[in-house]
Amino acid sequence: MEGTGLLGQDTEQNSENTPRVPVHQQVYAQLREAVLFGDLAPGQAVTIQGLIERTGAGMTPIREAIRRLTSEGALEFRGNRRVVVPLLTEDVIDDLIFLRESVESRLAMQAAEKITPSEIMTLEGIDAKLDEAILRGDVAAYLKQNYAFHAGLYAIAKAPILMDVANSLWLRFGPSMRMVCGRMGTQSLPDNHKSALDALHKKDAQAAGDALREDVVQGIEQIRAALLDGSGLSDVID
Amino acid sequence: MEGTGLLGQDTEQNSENTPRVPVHQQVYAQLREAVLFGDLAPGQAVTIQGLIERTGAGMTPIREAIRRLTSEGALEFRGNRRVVVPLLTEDVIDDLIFLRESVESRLAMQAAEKITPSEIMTLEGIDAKLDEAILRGDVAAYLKQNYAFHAGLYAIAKAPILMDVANSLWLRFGPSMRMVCGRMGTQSLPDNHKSALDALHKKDAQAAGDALREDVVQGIEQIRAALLDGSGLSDVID
DNA sequence: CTAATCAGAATTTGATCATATTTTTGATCA
DNA sequence: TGATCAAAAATATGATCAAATTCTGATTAG
Repeated sequence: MEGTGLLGQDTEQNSENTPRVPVHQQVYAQLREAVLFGDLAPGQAVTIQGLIERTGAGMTPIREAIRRLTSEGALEFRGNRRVVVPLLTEDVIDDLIFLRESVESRLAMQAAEKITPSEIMTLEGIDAKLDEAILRGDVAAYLKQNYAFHAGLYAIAKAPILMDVANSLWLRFGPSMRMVCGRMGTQSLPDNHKSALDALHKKDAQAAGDALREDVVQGIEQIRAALLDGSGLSDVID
Repeated sequence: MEGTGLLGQDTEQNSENTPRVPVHQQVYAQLREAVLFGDLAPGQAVTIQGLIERTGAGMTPIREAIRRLTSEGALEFRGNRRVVVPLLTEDVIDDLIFLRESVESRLAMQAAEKITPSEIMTLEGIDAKLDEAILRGDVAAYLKQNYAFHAGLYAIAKAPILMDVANSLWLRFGPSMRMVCGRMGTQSLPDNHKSALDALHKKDAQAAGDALREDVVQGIEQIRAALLDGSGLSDVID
């Protein structure tokens, strides 16, 4: 609960190279990660004032970041002036399964056609860390590495709109993913990355697409099961 | 070129019902329409200062609106803090075709299962106006009614995420659609809505999905053809 | 006599704007 | 042609106003 200074403050004047990142982007990135990796629970309220205190930033950049995240589905306008992390419902999950199946498999197929040996090695490195995280039962690391693997594929596929959509979908189920992990541990989570890597080695687009489709469906079905099962979500802040 | 007051200003105090719409939402809606219906050409620069003059609004709400549109793919961050209406490129079009095919057909199928007779009548009304617009060669009306038809289907399908994605896709090809119409007129534009309405009457989900898929593919192929053909886009502001 | 509900006050939160600071661009001069 | 300065544009802050929720207290019903 560090109260202030979550932003990387460059007190020094950055004499030479100035890769200056605007505050609103910093806030955006920070909030995005918080949603993506479940630091904000579904149902949790997000207030401008609260973020001002948490980040130490001014009002305008925070406003911009919230608008962006809202557009991307990471946050939800709940009626009057309350912004919350959305809770997944039954019908929304159907949408998610359909879209992620389509989009992820397509991205994997395109990536398979374009991938280079060094890129495969990078992905294998990520997957190794992912295995490690599963063994340790480290939920946070699992979520991060799992996302890194998929995001890596997106970058290779070079399909900008598909990538945007895929990233938006991650933001939608990220918070729930965290909840599921918290309950079930990392053991039962999907990892079809081995077969995906196999297919990428062989540049077999069809197989790569199938592997990712499998991975995605398993992941979301976990969430659905958890939602149906523990309907008495005691986690939800009210 | 009315310089000021593009916003609907409620000078009166709204005594009874107060559906007060925040300025940033008004600006957002206004800009969105401008992109969607081609009032802003691809390549056209969008500046904050310019919008302040155009709309008469303050800086903060405009900022928020721009961020939102940027997230949705309607606007693009072009390096040095310059925001422009994006130009469609070859690879982006492939993404668009794939996604619109998937999403629109799926939405049509879901709509077919849930649609009511009165909703069918509403859609038929829209389609009639669309036919009229095509006959008149009224490009602006064609674009508006065509979008209204699709958006109507989205609302009926009740699939929130799919709808969001579909709307985001519209924003991406809206400006180019306008360009195509400007060159080719409305005659050659697709209208598979008749067969879609047929299918909806029969509640034949498969047929409805196929009709919409057809419609979508035809529309985007037009754009691709126009892009390849008139590669010397003299319209583009640079 | 206790508990519940409703009205009004107070605090909290959001929206908008005006202003200061930084950065980029372009224009002039050497 | 290149460098320095000036103007314009964008980023970021804080102040101010408006709205909403919450809290408190009183009145009434059981």
